[in-house]
Amino acid sequence: MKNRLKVLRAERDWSQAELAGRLDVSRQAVNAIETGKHDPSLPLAFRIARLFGLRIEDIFIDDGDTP
Amino acid sequence: MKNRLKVLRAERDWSQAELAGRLDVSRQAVNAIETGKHDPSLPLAFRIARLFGLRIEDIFIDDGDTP
DNA sequence: TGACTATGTCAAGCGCACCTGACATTTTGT
DNA sequence: ACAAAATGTCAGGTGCGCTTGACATAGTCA
Repeated sequence: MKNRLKVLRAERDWSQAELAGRLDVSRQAVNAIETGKHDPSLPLAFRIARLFGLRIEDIFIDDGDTP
Repeated sequence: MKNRLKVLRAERDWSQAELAGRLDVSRQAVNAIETGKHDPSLPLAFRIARLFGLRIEDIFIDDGDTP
């Protein structure tokens, strides 16, 4: 599962800490998602999509590596 | 987080077991999601959306009870 | 009536999502 | 060059998503 978080964050010139604050999660959680260490929960994915005004499918790319 | 799984399943006349098979998860996992006991992971949400040919936002409704 | 299907639910266990706190490294700005 | 900010990462802990296996209940059908 890839994602465009880093780009969307850069477009707004936000730090990982600032994004974390807006999403109400820890900075480490944002970092782990950006660096592909784990996928967000569905509720967090909804918060992310709402924050950026996009659909979940426009931010997260299911690479289907879950056979 | 509410969802329309039960309706979508009924439209296709699938049992929970059959849906579980198509999603490659356990029947109990499908039941727990339908009955609101827990939310699916993001990868599973993608599989569900792809199976029904819909967007995640068209199946799962974020009621924002995660402040 | 008795077999079969569908649904709901419980228990125990595993792995991941997320947490706090801490530290090292890289980048930025004066 | 130096300080501050940003990023990456580790350790230890909590809770949830999902598993297998089992059982109870209700509905359908020969």
